[in-house]
Amino acid sequence: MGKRNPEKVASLHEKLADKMEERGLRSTSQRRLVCDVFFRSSGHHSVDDVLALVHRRDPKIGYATVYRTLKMLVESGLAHERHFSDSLARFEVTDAEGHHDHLICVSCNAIIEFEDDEIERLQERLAKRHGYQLVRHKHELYGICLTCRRQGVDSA
Amino acid sequence: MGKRNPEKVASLHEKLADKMEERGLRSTSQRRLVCDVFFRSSGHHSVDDVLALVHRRDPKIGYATVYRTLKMLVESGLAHERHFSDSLARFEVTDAEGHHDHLICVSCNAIIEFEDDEIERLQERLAKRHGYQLVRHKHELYGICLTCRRQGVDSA
DNA sequence: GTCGCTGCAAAACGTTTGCATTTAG
DNA sequence: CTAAATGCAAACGTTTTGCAGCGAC
Repeated sequence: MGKRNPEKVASLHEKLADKMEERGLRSTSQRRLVCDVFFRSSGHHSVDDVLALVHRRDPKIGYATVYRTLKMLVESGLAHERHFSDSLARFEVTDAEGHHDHLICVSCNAIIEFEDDEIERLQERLAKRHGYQLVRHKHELYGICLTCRRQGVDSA
Repeated sequence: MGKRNPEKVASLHEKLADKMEERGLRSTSQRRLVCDVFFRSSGHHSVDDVLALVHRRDPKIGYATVYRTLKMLVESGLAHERHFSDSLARFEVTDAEGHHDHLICVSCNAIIEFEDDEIERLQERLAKRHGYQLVRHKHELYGICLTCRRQGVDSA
């Protein structure tokens, strides 16, 4: 959960303002706060993660508002919703440079993002071969990271 | 949801009997029925799907039994649990020939299973390159199938 | 002033569990 | 006889929703 650089955060707020105007949505203090918290920290956050950060600045904000705001960000294309092996949704800021997939440590939950053009190409080919026009895909690799392996976590 | 051929069904029942004996589990009429229904029809079934089929032969069987039985099949290695884009779990009979991934039509939910050695190889390479020892992966391609495309379903 | 947004609490959803009862071994 | 499995209903964790009041525009 690193921090995103301030220029990028500002640009995300701008992009959001545009999108919200387009869609006729109102800019409330709660939305501004939730989005700011979310934009500032990189990584894959659950609703609870975001709510906890939000509560440090305003403890009165409710669950539902965070859910609704993150959903709005997804609809506006500024966030992606992910479902890894745990049962809850995680959100990440949409990467302007485009799509990526995930390599997840089953032991410590560290997440590495990857992009592999060759795999993407093979996916396209495979879909086409079966008559499918590819819309999106989910590619998650679960493994044990080097650190965990060194600490003697075994794959059982 | 096709049907599986009778010899294969019989062989699944045998394999299950072995596994259950190994684990000291009891063969009840409910378990036999749930497993028989599940083994007979190929495809990716939700708990409700299975329960509906089961109820045609015995309406007294409860939700919990089906959940517990499918879970037992997963633990015994005879079934796999999948989570596609809808929120519920789907189960399929474990394919003796080994692992496969899925190509899913976002319009009609048709599912094609695929296996691509080259993609598998690239995944391994990618994980290794990041210091991960691969344990498992999830690879789902969502697209529009030929039939739906011909019927004018567009990708929007 | 209107209509969208908030916060709360309640409902919904798929899944799991506690428990009294039944049943396999 | 005993321990495991069943069926019910209630609990669970996450997400969504209804609604009265509040606040952006």
